[in-house]
Amino acid sequence: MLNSYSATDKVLLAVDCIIFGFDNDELKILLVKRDFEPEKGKWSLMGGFLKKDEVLNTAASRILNYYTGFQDIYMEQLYTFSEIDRDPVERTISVAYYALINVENHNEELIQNYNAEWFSVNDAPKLIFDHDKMLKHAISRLRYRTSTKPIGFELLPEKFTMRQLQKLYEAILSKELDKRNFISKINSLDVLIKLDEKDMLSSRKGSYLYTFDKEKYEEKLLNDFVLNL
Amino acid sequence: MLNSYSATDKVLLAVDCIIFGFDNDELKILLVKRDFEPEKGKWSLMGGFLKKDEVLNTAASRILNYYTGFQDIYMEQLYTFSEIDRDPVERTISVAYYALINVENHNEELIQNYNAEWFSVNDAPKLIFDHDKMLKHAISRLRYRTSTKPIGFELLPEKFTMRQLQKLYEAILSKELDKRNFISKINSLDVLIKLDEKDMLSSRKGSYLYTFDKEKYEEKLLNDFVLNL
DNA sequence: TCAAAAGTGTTCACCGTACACCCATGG
DNA sequence: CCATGGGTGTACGGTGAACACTTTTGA
Repeated sequence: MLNSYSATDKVLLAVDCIIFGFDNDELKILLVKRDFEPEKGKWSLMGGFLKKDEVLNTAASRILNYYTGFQDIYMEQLYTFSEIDRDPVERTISVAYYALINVENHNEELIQNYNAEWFSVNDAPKLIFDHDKMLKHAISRLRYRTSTKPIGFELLPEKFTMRQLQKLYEAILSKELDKRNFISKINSLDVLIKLDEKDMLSSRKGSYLYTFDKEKYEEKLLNDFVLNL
Repeated sequence: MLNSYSATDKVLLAVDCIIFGFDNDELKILLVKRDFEPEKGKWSLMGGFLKKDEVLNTAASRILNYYTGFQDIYMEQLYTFSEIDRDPVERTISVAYYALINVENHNEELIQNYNAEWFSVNDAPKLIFDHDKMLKHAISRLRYRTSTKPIGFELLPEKFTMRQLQKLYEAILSKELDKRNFISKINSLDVLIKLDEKDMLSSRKGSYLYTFDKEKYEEKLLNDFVLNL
């Protein structure tokens, strides 16, 4: 019988997190060096097991918090991976989540404690198990999200320049964008506030700083749209 | 320790399938009346439990086959649901899949054996547990898929009229489309073959039948595109 | 004064959309 | 001959994409 509650095989359920950050004009991911077998010493996504009486979203947040100290992070469930031998020790099903965090205010000590390190997505080491597959999935989801929702709030510092925002989009999409077209498209979204302040670090002339209009931003997050870039 | 393999709670992992069909100009879903407790007699998605040594995709196919006799069906993983009390009997995590099938050649006896029935998505009964939520998810995924991939091959009979295809899109998107614009957009996809045959049932004049060009169709499935309807 | 990044508009091609009339046939 | 659904084309507006020069200022 297909539906009987008895005599069914329970499984181990893991949660793995792909953590994206943006720094130095590059899209990065946070990886940990495993300090236990199997695959000890290899790079891996941050993961853990789902607890009894815990919801997946909560597990993902807990794991993220455990490694980075972050709380209230944008996370989204990606996909559930179930290949038989994905984990050589024991049959484990893994639900992958991805998170977007602002690299600027991360907890550096905490990250170092866990042998964690930021890698450029273009230059990441080979990961254990099927984590490479998860990463690929996450990148394509992030790209998709870019074309249907505004993005940036989660990955950029409070104040940022247009150029930084453009570089972020370029990093996510892996392609160069035209400055003028980019600005007019972003402006048409109507989620930015231009400040009177300038950032003087990147050029002699200085460039205006912007913030996200949190309310408008969240509103746009609810309704899908299409942004062709 | 977050990563220890020992002392971890294993869970029951279910698979639930949202099965879409298209019939009588309506988008339908296949539901079963539960013949066991809890919620015996209520309508439910088709589900079952993941077996040890079985991949999720396989489990989804197995469940679909068990109820409908279908094989080689288009299926896609949707999302994993993990609310603590979603199943009142025992903590169960459920991975939802959706499938697209051609109603014409379904196995009617098999379906009747399991108290299964087709319902219009607009007129479906209340479902057990969180199955309504799953259904909503599936519909929005199907809509999204419609705008990035060709669709129809899976849901329509071998030969069909333009009007049928249009009705399918209208049913999925819940909005009316302009005949002329629809045809030119579909033609621009370049996946249809116009046959010399006409369907004489729907009108006196008769309307041309089409088939999908399987090769081109599959090719388009690989590369995303955007189809604004 | 010059190097380096910031800022700013216009034109063109294409596509999405709205829209209306004739055609073929069976009854 | 007429009612019913089938089939077809055009015009307009909006948007994505390409493109280059001026401004500011610290060194």
